Amino acid sequence: MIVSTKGRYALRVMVHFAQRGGEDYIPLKEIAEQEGISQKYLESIMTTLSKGGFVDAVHGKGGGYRLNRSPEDYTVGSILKLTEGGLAAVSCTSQGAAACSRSECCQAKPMWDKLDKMIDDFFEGITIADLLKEAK
Amino acid sequence: MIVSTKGRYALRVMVHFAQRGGEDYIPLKEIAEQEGISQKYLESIMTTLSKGGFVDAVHGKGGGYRLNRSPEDYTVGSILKLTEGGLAAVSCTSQGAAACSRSECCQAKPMWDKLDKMIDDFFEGITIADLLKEAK
DNA sequence: GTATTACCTAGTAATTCTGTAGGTAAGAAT
DNA sequence: ATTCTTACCTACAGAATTACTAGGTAATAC
Repeated sequence: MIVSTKGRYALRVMVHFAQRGGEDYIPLKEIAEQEGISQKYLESIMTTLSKGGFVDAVHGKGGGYRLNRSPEDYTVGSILKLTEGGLAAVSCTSQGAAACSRSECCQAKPMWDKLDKMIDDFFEGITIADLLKEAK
Repeated sequence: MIVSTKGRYALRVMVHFAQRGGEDYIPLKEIAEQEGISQKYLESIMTTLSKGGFVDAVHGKGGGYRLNRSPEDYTVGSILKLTEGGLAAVSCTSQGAAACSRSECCQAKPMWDKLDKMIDDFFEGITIADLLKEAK
């Protein structure tokens, strides 16, 4: 599995924001209810998105979250990399992983590298605006 | 992570067989030692490959495993699908997974489907013979 | 029959995933 | 100033998966 619920929820929430449009801040509680995601779990995801600079957040009444760019300026890749902590298809190629002792002579390494690049290009080529267009 | 050690070990072993060539059966113990893989763990992988019809196996002295086709007739995809039990990038698209309640209206579904197809095409387009050529 | 090999069932330690629980801090309304 | 609403933070926990290990059984060669 390359994309867990965390990343998928993050995408759904971003699409949700984009779909509603507007400048208003939307409280987490409302999003959790409408998307059917556990409020507490969503909290951690929203904090990640906020810290990553993908959404603006304000406290207090009338507060909540909102996008700080237009939907076409968010690539799916950037969101997944933030929330999933990377997109490597095998541990060999993921950042921070202990370097494989066989990487020097590994016959599969070029294949993994190529796959990683392909997946990265794929996700970087899709934006939240593109996902919106898929809506019925 | 889309490919675990199980699948990666399986690939390594298949390349190992291809590299040695020949008609001789090679005992599991020997492969485990040379590849630095736990003998017991490799056992379960070899049994999978054997049951899947990817290798021939014979018991007793002089026995072991060997390929039953030429390296260019094994795609990486077929080996990974067997040992990993599929290659779906998200649970939404994997066989046997509980159908997502939102699949009807999921705006990301077409993206996941496209990704799955891309990954499948990628792995089905590479054979063990191709990996061998990468060798130094 | 004995040594050698593959095959089978079950368990287990470590890690990751998917959340929960409970509190703290910031800002708005009163 | 107090209260209400919201985001933010730390820590834990149950479930699932991964990566192995243990110990035996069956087939084949000698």
